[in-house]
This record gives sequence, structure tokens and C-alpha cells, in this order.
Amino acid sequence: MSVYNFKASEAKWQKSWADKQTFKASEDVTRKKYYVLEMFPYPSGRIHMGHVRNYTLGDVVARYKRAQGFNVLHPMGWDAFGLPAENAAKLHDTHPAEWTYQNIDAMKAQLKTMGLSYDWDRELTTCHSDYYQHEQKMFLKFLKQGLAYRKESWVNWDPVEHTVLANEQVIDGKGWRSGAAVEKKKLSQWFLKITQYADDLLSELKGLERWPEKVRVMQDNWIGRSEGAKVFFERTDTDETLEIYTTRPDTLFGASFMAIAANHPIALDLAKDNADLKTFIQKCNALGTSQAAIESAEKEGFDTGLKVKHPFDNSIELPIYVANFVLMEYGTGAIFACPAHDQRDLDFARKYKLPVIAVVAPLDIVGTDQEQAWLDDFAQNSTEAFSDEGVAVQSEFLNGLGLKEAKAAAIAKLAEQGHGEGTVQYRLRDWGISRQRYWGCPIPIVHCDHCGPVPVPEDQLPVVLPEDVDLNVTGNPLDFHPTWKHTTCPTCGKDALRETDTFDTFFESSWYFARYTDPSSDQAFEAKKANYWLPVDQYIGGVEHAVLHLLYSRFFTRALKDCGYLDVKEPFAGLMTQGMICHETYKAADGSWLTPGEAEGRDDVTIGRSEKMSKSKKNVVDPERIINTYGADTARLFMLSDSPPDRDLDWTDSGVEGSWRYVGRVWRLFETFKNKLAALKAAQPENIDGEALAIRGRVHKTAHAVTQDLDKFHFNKAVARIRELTNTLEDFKLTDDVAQWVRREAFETIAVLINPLMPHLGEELWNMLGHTQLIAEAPWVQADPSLLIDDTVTIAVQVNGKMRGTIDVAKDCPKDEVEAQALALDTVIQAMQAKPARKIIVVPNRIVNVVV
RNA sequence: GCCCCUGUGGCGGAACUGGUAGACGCGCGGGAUUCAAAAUCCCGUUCCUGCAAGGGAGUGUCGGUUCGAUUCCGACUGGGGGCACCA
Repeated sequence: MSVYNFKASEAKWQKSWADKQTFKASEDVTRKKYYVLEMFPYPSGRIHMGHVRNYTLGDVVARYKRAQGFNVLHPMGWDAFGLPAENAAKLHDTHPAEWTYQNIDAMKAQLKTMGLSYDWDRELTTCHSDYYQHEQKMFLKFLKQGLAYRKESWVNWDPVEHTVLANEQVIDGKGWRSGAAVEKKKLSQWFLKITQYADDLLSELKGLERWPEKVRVMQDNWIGRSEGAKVFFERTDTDETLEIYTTRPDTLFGASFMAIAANHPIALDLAKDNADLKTFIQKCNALGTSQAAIESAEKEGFDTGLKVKHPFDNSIELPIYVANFVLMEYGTGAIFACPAHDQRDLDFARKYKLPVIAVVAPLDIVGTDQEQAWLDDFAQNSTEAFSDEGVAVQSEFLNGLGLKEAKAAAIAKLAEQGHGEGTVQYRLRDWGISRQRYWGCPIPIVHCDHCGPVPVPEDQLPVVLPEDVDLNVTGNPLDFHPTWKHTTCPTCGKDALRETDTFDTFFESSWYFARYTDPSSDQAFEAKKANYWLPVDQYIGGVEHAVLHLLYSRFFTRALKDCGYLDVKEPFAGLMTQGMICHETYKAADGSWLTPGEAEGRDDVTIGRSEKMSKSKKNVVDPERIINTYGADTARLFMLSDSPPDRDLDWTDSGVEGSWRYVGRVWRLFETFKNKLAALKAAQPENIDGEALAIRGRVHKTAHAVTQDLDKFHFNKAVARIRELTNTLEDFKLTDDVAQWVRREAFETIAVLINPLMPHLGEELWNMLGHTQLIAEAPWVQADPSLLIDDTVTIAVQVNGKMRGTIDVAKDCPKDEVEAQALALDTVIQAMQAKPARKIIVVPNRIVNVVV
């Protein structure tokens, strides 16, 4: 028998799909739409296994939904702006555009070999002005709506690269590329007002039922809503007040000092003629933003000498410290410190010998004769703050109240006296979108000495990125371009300078899903089309985007809605986050990492545990090699077998071999029996019984179960069931007319079930069955409900909860009959040891348990 | 420190709303085919005990609820992830 020629087959069917435009999508209000989207790739030049997994998952969903009759939109494109292009361009002396477009060509060719059901006519490339011009307009619209604004803010500044670094690009306080100590620097930057939607972004999370709980929790934490109070403390030296935020207004009577951030206006003001304070502030700013630096930094403060009055008791005066642990970016940049009930405040208080006054005490101590001793001991000795639930003490009008009541009472009193009010705070900050980089979308603003920042008028858009730049400068190449930034002010006509910053590349990915709905429009997209296709029904990608990309997109969609672009506010109705691809690691005797290929055949190799595939550890497998050796279907099957999509997947050569074996096995099964099938569309025979009937039952049960599995994205289970069915059919050897009809039904079912997983093989099998249409156009299988129920069932029999045997009875057999049969079992009689049954539990069609 | 998830054979993983634990695959062992190999196919494979039939144990650990617990409840413990001077 010949062997399955996957190379010829895969090329043939890919050509067929392309020629027939099988996957071209268009709006059709008469059909239910289904929008499947995988996170678009950065065009790095070659696809990796993570892409293969991601796009396989998406393709299975797309093909399955198509078979079920949905009008499917399944597009692909390129997230093409970003720093790697600039770095690569410098390294290889090419242009970022050239490098990017070449990479896109290469990756597209690779993707085409995977047999993915994309509508390639909708392909988009974010670095093309056809795409980015629309986000310049969006930005200007946001500006008009008050959703974008300019503000001075602190950034991580790399003094060598002359650029701003994102937090994740700062490693141990140093720039990830230059290795230089990162500085905090104040820069004027553009911001988008994501905080305006904080409450909505948070509350709507509950409605995202088809999102992983994990991601919703992460976004919830990220938004970080907290309820508390603003409190105004009167200063003793001026009429001004010091405004603070606290979540524990109930502990106000335990206040022992105030702490303000190093960059708080009061501190900066005082530092003007206080050299020591200036030094202290500089020290705080030099403290890296890295987690390690923050964790290990000891609490330190600087006594300003200023004092405030306690809002509930004018006679109490509290000192103001500048403290290194107070953040300017959160709340008001100032706090009141209650050392007894906050660990940070306690650490600080012990160091600077400030009072510790407990104002909440454990429930079981309050009112007993131990109370005073506890309070005294706490004030003197405790080094651990008491932050549990308790009862308010030493707090005048709050005494005796629980935590919740005390908070409410304190806030009420503050409001009544005009000293404060209840308020809500978010951890979420506005989104800084300015980047001092070349390879991004230019921000359409002109800076005029007379008129300030002026939007570029609509008729002068787009502001196109110049191509003739010198990348070998330290800093932003756009800034060094000889002519580009020089222009005239759109308002007054005098000489002015263009903004040379570009957008954060998260900007592009925040709306690309909408552009796909109308990719060739000369507007961003037509609202009618966006409203038809959106939201994305199933979005699939890496969990590393759980917060930023997904939150920005949710915000952006709301902002677009408020600007009249479309009518939806949640972009992704369903989300699936895939796990990583892992592989064993190999280390040579000299400690260097080896690729799997290099490790083969060497005897000095230490095999390490399976870790995420990474270039640095060299434990990568090139998808192209796998597809060339085994075919796309084998690669796809491997991705879907065994591991559920959200878990990490271990890449093993033997596992791929297993998938490869299965592809050949199915093909051989069809080859073997292709002449022992009923004719195409032959009428169902009258009497199907015996083995043929049993086979039919299994076929329909499998179809039913696989459908349910695919609905829940349990691809590994679907694969297992399909394998089970093919195993069964290999043993089904009858060749009479009835058997031939049953076999055809079975084979057609298998082809349809396999198709979303392994589409080339699906087409090949369909073709072998005599079909002239593509299986990609064939409808999904419909299981016959009457074949899903057996007329006999196997029931387990237990004695005292221990399995002792099974009996076969008719379905819904009367209880006493089942009981009699169970008690007649030899193994049961033996296990009962002649003792009488005390109780017999019979669960119909399930189990019998005899208790002796 | 806080929050979330998770623990099943040598391995990846199945097991519907509490009802035959280990589907399916990998690996391993044995066999067939072959001059030999590759490829392919067949049988076995949770552990302990036994020649066998069989018996016993078993879903991280301990306890609880139940006729019956991988599944429900409590405590502990291992692993993974997120956030982190957020007041």
C-alpha cells in the first residue's frame, strides 16, 4: 500500500481553498456571524511554536463554526511597529520598513503552509499609513473629547539610549539594553484618560462570562479600586491644608505623624532652601523602580519641621515627614500614619521613635481586665501592626464600633466638620502614550511657541513617518531629521516644530480588531460593518496580554464608542488564553546551552527539566522543520492532543511521531476500506442490527461528544474520542451491504469531525469518499438522538462500597430485578460472607451497593 | 505580605450534576512481519502480593459528611501564577 503523501496533499488543498476563495468573509444579516481572532503577531521574521499553537486553536474554532453554518470572520495581520525593527535596522544596516516588510513576507509564506482558514484579503499592516493615519484622527478626536491630554510626568529614562523605558524594560534598576542605571525624569507626555472608565472597566468584568476567571481577577487587581476617605489636615504654619487619602479613617485617633512623597509640592517647595532635604529627595528619586530595590529599601524619612492639627482634636499636633515609602502617583501623595495598624507606618515609627497608639483591639480582649495591659504592651513593644478586624478603642465617639461602622462614622463626622469626605481611589493610572522612538505612528501635533501644542488639521493628515532617517543617533531619530520636524503653526502660521514622539505600539493593537471588519475603508472603518461583526466572539492569545493589551482594547473601544465610531463597548466577548510551549533543556559539560539537534548524540549533555521554549536556552524547535518533515496536519494534531489549550504544552519528538502515526493510520483505514463502502448518498438500509448497529451507535455518540468537546474547547478530549472511534473501525471487518452503508456513514462522520483539526487530511478523506465539493463547505454532523441511548446498561455492583462485579441489564430495568441479579453474583455472595443484607441501594442504570 | 489557580500511573492527561478511577496518547515490556532493518501491526502495562484464580492498597497529607468521595466540607502541605511600600 502506498503512503500518505502529505506534501502533495497539503499543497493541493491550500491551492484549492485559495482559488475558490473559500474563506472570504462578507456581511450577511441573514446568517449568524462569528468573529474568531488570534492575537496578531509582531513580524519578527519567522513563526515559532507559540504561533503554531495560537493559530491552530483559532483555526479549529473558525472551521468548526463555519461547518455549523455561522458566517465566520477570521482575519490575520501584522503588529508591525516597534523597537525591534529599529534595533535590527541598526544591526543589519537596513531600514526598519524594509526589514519589517521582508519579515512579513517570510512569515506569511510560513503561515500559508499551515493551512489556516484566513480571509487574506483583510490582511492589515499597522506600520502602513493606510492603517496608522486613522489612529492620528482618533487621537485628535480623543483630544477634542477630553480623553487625551498632555502632562508632565515621571518616566524611566535611559541616559545612554536617550529614551523612555517601560517598567518591564527596567531590570534591576538598569536599562535592559544599555545596562545603564535608569533615572527618573520629568517629561511632557501625552496621556489617554483610561481612568475615566475605571469604574466601568471594573464593573463590566463581571459580564465577561467567557473570559478566564484568572484574567478577570488580574484586571480587577490592576484597576485596584479602593474605598476610603480624603481628609484635610490644617497646617499650623499657614492657612493651607494637607490633603491625604486613607482607607482607614476609623484609625484616625491612632495618628502619630504625616508622611508625604519626596516629590510632593510641599517637599519640593521646602527643598528650595534646604540642601539636606534636597539631597534626601534626590536619594529617593535615585531609588530604582525595580521590585528588588523597593523591597529591600529601608523606610527612611526627613522631618520637615512642619505640623498639622488633628481633625478631631485641635490640641493634637502631628509632624510632617517626607518619607521614601510614599508614592506621589497614588492618592494625593500624602498619608496620615497610624503605626499601630499599618506595618509600614510601624516600621517607620519604631525607627524614628514616634508614638504607637492602638485604636483597634481584638474582640475577645475589649472590655476585659486584660484590655489596658494589651494596649500598653502594644504601644511599648509591638513590631507587628494589628490589621485584623476588631473593636475601636481610645477613639472617643468611635469606641465600641466594629471596623465598618467606625469607618462610616468617621467619614460622617469628617464631612460634617468639613474636614474630609468619603472617596474612591483606583490603582489604575492614565495611559502614557508618548514614546521617543522612530518606528511608530507620529503624534499629529505641532508645537508653536505662541499657540502651544496645536493639532494638525484634518486636511494635513496623515502625518507620514519620513523614510530618510539616520538611525545611528542617540535619541529619537525623528528629532535629528534635518527637515521633517520644521513646519509652520496651523493656527498662527509662524515657524513651529512637529511633535517628534510617536505612539506607544499598544495604540495599534487597541483597535485592529475593528479595522478587520472593514480593512480597505478610507475611514477607520464603517460603523455598520463594525457593528455587524463586533464584538469578537472568540479571541485567542497569550496570557501575557491579560492586563495591558486587553485592558487598553477595552478602554479604546469605549472611547471609540463615545466618539461615535461604533456601538459596542466590549471588544472581546470570549477569550481563551493559551499556555506556553515547553521543551527539555540541554547543557553541555562546559555549561553552554545546546539546541535539541546539537544535544543529540553527545554524551556530555545534562538534560534539564522542560521549560518555556526560548532562544536564550536554545530549547526551541523550528515549526518549519516540523511542517516540512511531518506536514501541517501532524503539527496541528500534536498541538491539540493531550494538553488542554490553557495549559502549558510539552513538546516531545515522540509525541509528534505519535501524531504522525495517527495521520497515516486514518489514511490507511480509508484506503483499506474505500472499496467496501455504500455508494455516495445511498439510501439507509431497513434493518441495521448486531455489530453494524453497535458501530452506528458509537459513531453517533462520538459525533455528539466531539461536538460538545469542541463547544467547550476541550480539543484534547475531542482528539481522544476520534481516535477511539477509528480504533473501533479498524476492527470492523464486515462487508455486507448493511455494513458498507454503516461504514460510509462512519467514514463521513470521521472526515467531518477531523476536518477542523486536520483540514488537509479532511479534504483528502472527503475526496476519497467520492465527494466533489470541499469538506470546508460541508455541514457539521448531526447525531441521531435515538442512537445515543443504549437499551442495555452495565451496572456496577458494590458490597459495602467496594466494587465486586458488574451486571448487564435492560435500561430502566425495575429495581427488584436489578437487586436480584446483583445478589446472585458469585463475587457478591462471596463478599457478603453469608451475612444478611442490611440495606441495598439501587440507583437506576448506575449502581447497586449492598450493605452488610 | 495579599489575591487566584493547582496536586490523579514512569509521563501528558480522562472520569457527566457524588456512583465501575486511570479513556486517549507517550514511554516501557513482549510478540508478529523481514535475510536484516526501517515502516507497520498485535498483546500487556497503577502499585504490592500470588504460578494462577484471586487478594490487598490507591487520586498530595490528615480528618469530616455519605450506603458510596478524584468530586462536597475543614485543617495542613507541595507546585504555579498575578499584584506588591497603592496608605
